[in-house]
Amino acid sequence: MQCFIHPDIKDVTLEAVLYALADPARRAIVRALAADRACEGAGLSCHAAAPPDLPKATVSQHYSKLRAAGVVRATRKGVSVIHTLRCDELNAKFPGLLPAILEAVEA
Amino acid sequence: MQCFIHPDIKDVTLEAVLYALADPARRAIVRALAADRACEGAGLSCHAAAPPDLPKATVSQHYSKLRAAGVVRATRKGVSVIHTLRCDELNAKFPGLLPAILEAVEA
DNA sequence: TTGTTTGTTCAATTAATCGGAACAATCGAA
DNA sequence: TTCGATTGTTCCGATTAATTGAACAAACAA
Repeated sequence: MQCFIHPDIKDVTLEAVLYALADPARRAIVRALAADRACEGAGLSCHAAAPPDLPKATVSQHYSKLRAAGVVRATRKGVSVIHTLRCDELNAKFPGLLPAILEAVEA
Repeated sequence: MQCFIHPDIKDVTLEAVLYALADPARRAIVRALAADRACEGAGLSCHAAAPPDLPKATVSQHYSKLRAAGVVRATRKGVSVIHTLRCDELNAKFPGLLPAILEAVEA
């Protein structure tokens, strides 16, 4: 099994989080994960949270950046990789940032 | 005189704002402009708000992106170009976003 | 073992960024 | 007006990053 590497919250930088969330595809993923969380979901597979029509290699790279930035956490569940938002940790480290971005009305 | 083009606040996108603020040099500029504003300053010249040691061409490009994203406004004052943060407009359109980023502790 | 599903990694193309050099705008002084 | 100094901008080549098809890997069921 391949282990996913997640940064400790103390090593998460505003830099990386903003870069990660600046991309519309990654923001769509994060929005889907936030919605899932609000519905008491237990996380979503890569495909489930990603915008359709994106090549899977691209989707995979986006998740990779989100994990490296400390925005999401991944665990393997069978053949799928389940991602969850690191919501509480992020909100403790960067108060108000995630809500401000998620609640913003996109163009 | 060269006129600077600034998007109407209604055309400012989260996309562009996040891309603009994802860069550390541009964030440093925005922090300097926010500090100037807090001290009732009337704006800062390009060089005054930019981190030192950056080539002026690079600094100019950063300001260009900040203007295009709708984050700052520019007016020429003699030989200088004075920039100010579009603070109130941004906060009305994306509530809490700018404060969350400005108040975040950088790595 | 074989086939299916879900993601990752590799490698090549494409796009964006950086920064030196030349150019432009403004102003003060001769 | 003309020259020089100051402050930014634009151009363009070089470096760097993002995208994605194709091959590979991991888990599971039959």
